[in-house]
Amino acid sequence: MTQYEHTTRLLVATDCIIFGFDGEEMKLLVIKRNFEPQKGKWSLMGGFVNDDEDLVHGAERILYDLTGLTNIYVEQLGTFGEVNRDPLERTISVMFFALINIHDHDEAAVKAHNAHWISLKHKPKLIFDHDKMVEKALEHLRYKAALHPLGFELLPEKFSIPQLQKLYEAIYDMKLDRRNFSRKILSTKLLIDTGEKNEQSATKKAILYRLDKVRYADKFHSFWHFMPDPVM
Amino acid sequence: MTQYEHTTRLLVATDCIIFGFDGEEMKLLVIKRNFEPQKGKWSLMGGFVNDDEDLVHGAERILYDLTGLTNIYVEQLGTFGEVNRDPLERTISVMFFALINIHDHDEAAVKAHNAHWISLKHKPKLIFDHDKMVEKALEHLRYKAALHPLGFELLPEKFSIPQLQKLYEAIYDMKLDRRNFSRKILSTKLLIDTGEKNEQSATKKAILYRLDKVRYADKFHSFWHFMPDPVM
DNA sequence: GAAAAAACGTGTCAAAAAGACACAAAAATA
DNA sequence: TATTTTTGTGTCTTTTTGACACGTTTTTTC
Repeated sequence: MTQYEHTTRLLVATDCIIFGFDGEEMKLLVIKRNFEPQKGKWSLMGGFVNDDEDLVHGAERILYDLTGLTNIYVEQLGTFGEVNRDPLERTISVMFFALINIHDHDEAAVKAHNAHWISLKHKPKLIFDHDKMVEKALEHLRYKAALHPLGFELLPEKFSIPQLQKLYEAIYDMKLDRRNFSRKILSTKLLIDTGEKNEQSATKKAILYRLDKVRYADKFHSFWHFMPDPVM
Repeated sequence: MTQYEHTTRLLVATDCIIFGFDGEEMKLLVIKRNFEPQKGKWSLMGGFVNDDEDLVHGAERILYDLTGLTNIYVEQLGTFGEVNRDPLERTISVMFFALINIHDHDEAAVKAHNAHWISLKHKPKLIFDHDKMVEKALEHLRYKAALHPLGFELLPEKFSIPQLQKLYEAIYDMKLDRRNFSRKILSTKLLIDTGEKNEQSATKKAILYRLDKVRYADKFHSFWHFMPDPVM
């Protein structure tokens, strides 16, 4: 245990960028800090990495505490480690990107953490370099969702093609052609017609589909190519 | 400076996955350790992060020490942090992915570090989780090079289309159709005819091109779509 | 030297995919 | 019943892809 004796040890944190979709726009789950430093400011949900805990488990623990959910879609997004990113002490932070179905989370747990879903379009300034983290996560979402069938993680179990289209329009902040979108989605054969219709609609009720999970797992890593190039 | 007093601090390392291309196959730059722990074993080039040094600067310092090169293509690949990945003490490692023109590096510096270019196809076992790091880096290379004009980083200033094709065939370990490849590459308009020919060739001398760097910078983040789906 | 062999550059054609656009059906509302 | 909104599906044209052929340049071989 003495080999690395003269080497500096650093604080290692985890910060989670948690996206949701409310049917109209993209949302981000942030907390209003009721502890120091930066009490009262907006921040991503995070915490320090325990000595006996893998990085991803730390992130999953944080996500569970905040939303009451397990089996969340989580991906590591890399690490921010600029010397002065935390003014108190050198801290490096491993970012985790999470997508959740916004209607599934535990509202009590969210409240208990003083957390809120905020619109990405009207996001307040966050502490430290958390704005850069959100920017990076959004880029990642746009990149990956253009190529992989990732969006389903943000939708309920049963969803319609128009709902899916609205999600993609929110992610990319652009309008898509209904007919071409539908054709592309259906050509992936990832959707299974549930036989049900979206009863909430005020006009023609759209067909509700569910994801073909077997085919989804098979196809997840092959490319999808159904969005125009996100120029970043 | 006392806010985070009771929090555990961890060893933070940087490991570099450095790829090169010798005209025939993909190479990886590794060191044969002449220091403990794991003396005599093969390893990625790495080091601990200094207290006053940004992560990427640490990686660039390591790359410069080892190859004598600056202005290398470097990307952070994420962080490995399993509790027991280093048997001596909990250490998290930030991975950096680097692409270099193999003919440019400083051979003396490489020798001084007891480093060697090894063929990816006949890679020996590396220490700790470095094999997983290489696997991750190779996946990243395959993923990214299918979509972005990244391969040029591995070639000399002037190169022919057949050379570029050989590079892509090495990356994906597959054969490509000469004529379709050429058409796709030329359609990107990223190549400028230098007017020179590849004098080294034993048969018909291929046209040497150079990269249109302005257009390259412009187009780097748009998609390329010219490899078949790398199923990963 | 002429012929053969190897590698290179460019072209054609059919199939597939993408983009632009039209029309009909379902459900609430006026 | 007519109107409005939203949904499902289809057609046509253009672009891109994949499969393949031919002629050219250069070295090697006889």
